[in-house]
Formats: sequence, C-alpha cells, structure tokens
Amino acid sequence: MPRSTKQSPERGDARTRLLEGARDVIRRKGFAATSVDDLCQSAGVTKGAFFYHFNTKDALGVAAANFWSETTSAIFASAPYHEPDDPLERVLAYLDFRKGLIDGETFEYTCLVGTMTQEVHDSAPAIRDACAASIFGHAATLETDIEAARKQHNIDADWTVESLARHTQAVLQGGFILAKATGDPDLARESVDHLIRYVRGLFRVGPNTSETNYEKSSWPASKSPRKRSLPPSN
Amino acid sequence: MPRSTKQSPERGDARTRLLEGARDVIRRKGFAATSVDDLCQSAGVTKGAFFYHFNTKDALGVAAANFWSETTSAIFASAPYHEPDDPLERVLAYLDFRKGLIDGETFEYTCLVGTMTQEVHDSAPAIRDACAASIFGHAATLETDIEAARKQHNIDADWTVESLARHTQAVLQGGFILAKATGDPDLARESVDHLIRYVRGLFRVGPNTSETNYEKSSWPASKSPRKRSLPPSN
DNA sequence: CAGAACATACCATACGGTTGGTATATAGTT
DNA sequence: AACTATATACCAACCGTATGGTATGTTCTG
Repeated sequence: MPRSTKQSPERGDARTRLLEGARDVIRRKGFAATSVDDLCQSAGVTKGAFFYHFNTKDALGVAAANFWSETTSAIFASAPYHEPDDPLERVLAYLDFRKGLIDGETFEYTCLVGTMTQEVHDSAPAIRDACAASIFGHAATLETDIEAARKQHNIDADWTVESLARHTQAVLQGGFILAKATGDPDLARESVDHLIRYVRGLFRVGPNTSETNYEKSSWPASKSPRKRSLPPSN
Repeated sequence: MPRSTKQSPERGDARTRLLEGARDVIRRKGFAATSVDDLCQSAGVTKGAFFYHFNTKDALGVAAANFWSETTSAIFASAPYHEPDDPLERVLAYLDFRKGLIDGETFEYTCLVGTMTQEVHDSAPAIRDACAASIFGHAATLETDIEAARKQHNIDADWTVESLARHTQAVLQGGFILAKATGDPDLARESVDHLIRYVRGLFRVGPNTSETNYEKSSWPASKSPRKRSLPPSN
C-alpha cells in the first residue's frame, strides 16, 4: 500500500489545474466576467494557490494563452491531416479536421485566444499579444503546405500564402461567433464548408477530392462524455 | 435670446447618449469590463439617469444591441451598394462597401453585437438573442440579391443562399478578431478580399467586375476627425 | 402642479489582492 | 537512520475598493 493515498488532487499540479479550469470557464463566461474565485473553484484550490502561481489575474490570462498555444499545437502536430502526400490534400484535410472538431457544447470547441482577444485587445496588451502569437503562430504552420500546393498546381495567384493562412483562422473565428449567437455548431461548420469550397476553387480542383472525414481527436475541453462514439443504428 | 441656452447636453436625450456611449465604450473594453460608471461618464450623465432609463446593466446591453440594429440597418438601407442593376454586382458592391468601412481605430469599425455575443452568449440570453437578431437580420438582407444573382447566372449550387449570406458575416466577424489581435485593420480587409474572390468564383466572374470602391459613409462611431478626406497627391 | 427626467448620496456585496500560517518534499549533517 | 534546515506549494482569513443598484431629492416641461 503506497503512502499518501489521499484522494484529493495531487500536490504540485494546482497551476495546471488552474490553467485547465481557466481554459473552460473563460470560454464559457469570458475573461472579464470570470472572477478569480471562479477560477479557483474550477481548479479546486484557494486564492492562496492562485496568487502563488500568478501575480495577477492578467498574468493568468497570459499564461492561459500560452498554455493554449502549447496544448493545441501539440494536438495539431500529431493530427492525421499531415499524412497525405499531396500538399493541397493536406490543406484540405486540415480544414476537414478543424470542421470535425466543431462539436458538442459551445465552450468545448471555441477558441480561447480568440475569445480573449475580443475582450482585452485594448485594455490588456500583454494578454492580447500572447493571444496574437497563438493565432498567427498557428496560422503560420499552414503556410508551407499552401506554398507547396501553389507551386505544384502552378497557380499564379493574386493572393499571398500568408493571407490565405490567416483567412482560414478568420473564418473559424467568425464561425465561432455565429455559433455562439445561436448555440448551434452547424453555423460554424457551414462557414468552414464555404472556406473549403473557396480553397478548392483557388486550386481549381473539383468538390470530391479528399473526403476522408478525419475522426475527431481530443481537443482542449474538460472531459465530457462524448455521445455517439458509435454511429447511430438506423 | 432663447431661453435655456445651457451649453450642457439637452434634456431628454440622455438615453440616446447612453446608447451611443455604450456602443463605443463596449467596443473598446467589452461588455463585462465596462462599468455602469464608465457608461455614465461616456454619456455625461449620472447613475440616476442610467437607472431611470434602464432597469439593469443587462437591460442596457439589450437596448444597445437593438440600437445597433436600428442605426446600422438605416445606414445599409441608404448605402450606394444597392444601385447596380445586376444583382451580383450589388452583392460585390456590398462587400466592397463593408471593406471600405474598415478604417480608423479598432473600436470605430468593429461590430458591437459580435463583440457582445462572444462575451454573454452563455450568461445573458437576452443580450445574446438581441445580438443574434441583429447579425442574422442583417445577413438576411443579402439573401434576395444572392438569390437573384444565382438565378441570373444559372448556378446550380451545392450551397444555400442563407448559408452564403451568413458566411459573409462570419468572415467579417473573424476579420475583426484578427484586426483586434494586432490593431491592424488590414487583416480584416484582407479576409474580405478573400471573401470577394470566393463570391466571384462561385458565380464564375473575373476579378475585375465592379471596382467602384464606394466611398466610406458614416458608420456608428463617435465623431473622430477622418484623416485624408482627399486622396494622397502622389 | 403633476409627472417626466434627471442629479446626489448612499448601500451591500463581490472583487482583486495581501498577509500570515502550515503541510510536504528535499538536502545536508551527524 | 534520525534529525534539522529550508524552500516549495499550498490554505484560511482578511482588506480596501469598485461595482451594480437604490432611495431620495431637484429641476424642467407641458
């Protein structure tokens, strides 16, 4: 029988639990409306622990944005959309992958750093910069595939690789807003569909390339029972 | 000499000034971070006036969303993008018009109801519904032109008119987020350019139709001196 | 003069943050 | 192996202020 069989959360991971709680609570309520007490409660710690790990609430905001960057980039790095040999296929597979992530409750699939950017862009530059680094850093990961696809398909474009990469993020962020307005994730998926159609048009490929429909992998959200792990029986 | 030459703001329009102040301050700081005192100060009134006109802060949020709907739909109704005879030209002119509105400080061109939706979607259903009505109500105004263009160009589409109308709003909202992340309106205009290219592709028209570049009209923002009312001299 | 449209002063609470203390793990000493 | 020193990682209680909201008074208008 090991010593220290305490059921309560392990000592030493309060910081991580605070960041995970912040990720979910802030996506629900927004940054400003989330109190430090809310964050402590979601992590199961007291304010002493909070202010031991973060000097101020804004400091947690910065840390949460960085935490988001690290966790999501790990997910994207190991995601299956990199597998196709054709670079355009990889771009389309990325968009299909993103579309697959949009499911469940709103706070489960929306973007933490996009949400925080909206709120703090004018009042908390440190948080905003951390969010911007997350958004544009992720967008930049798409650029090599887009560039390779452009060369392979001999596209002489009136658009830049960087702007298309950013545009994909804009569409996702905007889709999240429409989804939040009604609580319906279909509104976000719908815009991704238009984006996919746009990219296909840019590269002059038909509508039926790459229909792998990548399975949804784990996305930063508190473990919630995912309904329908098997397809419906009808 | 007329009686009541008081320089101070007219009696009777405190409500309007509160809504106008809310429009600008909330776009800067967000809804939750904007205090009632902030709103009173921006309108030049006291809390007595505020709570005379609005029972609660959330009630002002609803009223601000409705105010936004009314003022912006008046602007769009009288905007020049309705002039072209060709319906597709009107759609493209609308997007060009929206692009032209993106200028100046961030709080001047971003969308109030999009901002508020992000924050209160899960905690203030009344505000969220008012915002949703504004967003989707505006999107619906595009549907007749899109539908007419689709018939005229004989497009048998795999997309619905409604979804394309919504997609335009998603792109705009997403562009606003990217612009807020850096303070650079070019990031929003860039996404509108991609959207315009997408719509042209959907209707199979070349890149050089309708380049009117409609002059920017008045958009809900506090009167700020607009630089460069004349084009640069080079 | 009655009621609408404000202003002033005030209240209870929730908020971000601080203070002082305690349990735990680790390292060094004997 | 036992004991101490020390830093880490937290907890519980407290503090000043900002906040949403109220109660009451005042001014203007029809």
